[in-house]
Amino acid sequence: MAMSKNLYGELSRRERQIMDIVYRLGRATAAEVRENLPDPPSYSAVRAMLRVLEEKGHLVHEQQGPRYVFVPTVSVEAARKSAIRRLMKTFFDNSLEEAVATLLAVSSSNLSEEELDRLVRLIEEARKEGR
Amino acid sequence: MAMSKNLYGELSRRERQIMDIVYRLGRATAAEVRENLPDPPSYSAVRAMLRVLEEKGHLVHEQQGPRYVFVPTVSVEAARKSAIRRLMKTFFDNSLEEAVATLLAVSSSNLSEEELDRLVRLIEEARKEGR
DNA sequence: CGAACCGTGCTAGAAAAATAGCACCCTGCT
DNA sequence: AGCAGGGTGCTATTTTTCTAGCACGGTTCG
Repeated sequence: MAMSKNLYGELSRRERQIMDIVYRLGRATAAEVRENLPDPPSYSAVRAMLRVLEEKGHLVHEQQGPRYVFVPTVSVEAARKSAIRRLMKTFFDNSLEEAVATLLAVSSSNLSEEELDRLVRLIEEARKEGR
Repeated sequence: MAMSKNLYGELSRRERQIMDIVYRLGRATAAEVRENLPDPPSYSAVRAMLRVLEEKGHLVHEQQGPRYVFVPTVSVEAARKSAIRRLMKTFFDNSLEEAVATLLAVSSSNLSEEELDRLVRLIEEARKEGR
C-alpha cells in the first residue's frame, strides 16, 4: 500500500489556517478567507498566500464572475481520511475505541436518542461489510 | 462557556511536528524527537526548538539522569479533545455521524467483531448517561 | 465618456522560523 | 589527572513566511 505523504504536515501556520477555512466552507474567495482568519492580515496578504497555495498545488481557482473562487485540489473525503489517520496516530495510538469514546465525550452536550441510534446502525453496517 | 483559544493553531510547522511526536510518545528526549522528525534537522536545531516550545509554555522538561525529557503541559486528554473539536469543525461540520462513519472507513482493515461490540457498548453507555 | 469601485498580478521589505556552530560542563574510564 | 563521550546553553546566520503597497484591468452608472 502506497504511504501517502502527509501534505498537511508541510504547511506553514497561515497556510494551514487558510486550508482549514477553505475545507470548512468548501470553496471560498479571498474576502471570505480573510473574514474567517484569526488576526486577519491585509486583503493583499491573503491573496498572496492563496497564490502560493495554488503554486504548491493545494488549491485551484475558478473564475466566478469578476472574482476567483478557490477550491481544494484534494477532495474533502480524502482530506478527512488523512486528517483522521493523523489524529488517530498522534493521540489515540490508533485505538478506534478510544477515539470514539472521546468523540462521544466531546459531543455529549447534544446527543439525541436518534443520533445514537444512527451510530449503532452505522456500526452494524460495518459489521456486515466485514464478512 | 469559555471558548478555549486553539493553541495548536498558533504553532509553526516544525513546532507542530514536534508536539505531535511528543504527544505520540507521551514524553521524549531531544534525540527521540529528532529520530521521529521527517527530514530531521541537526540535533542542535531540534534542541533549539524544544527550548522555544518550552518558553511558549507548550512543554516542560524534567531532568532524567544526564538529559532532559520533555512532556506536554497540556494533558493528553485535553489535547485530544481540542484536536477532535477542531477536526469536527473543519471537516465534518460538527456531524458526529459523519465523523464516526469516516473513522470506521479508515479503520475498516482491522475491525474485529469484539471491537465492534465494544463500540456499541460505548454508545449504549452514552445513552444511559444522557438521561 | 470617465470616475469610482472591485478585483487581480507582481514585487519588495519586515518579521519569524529553522538551522547550524561553538563553548562549556558533567561523568566514567584508564 | 586527563581525555572521550554525551549532554546542555547560547548566539549567529540563512531561509521561509508573512505582510503591505503599487500598478493595472474590467464593470457599472451618473
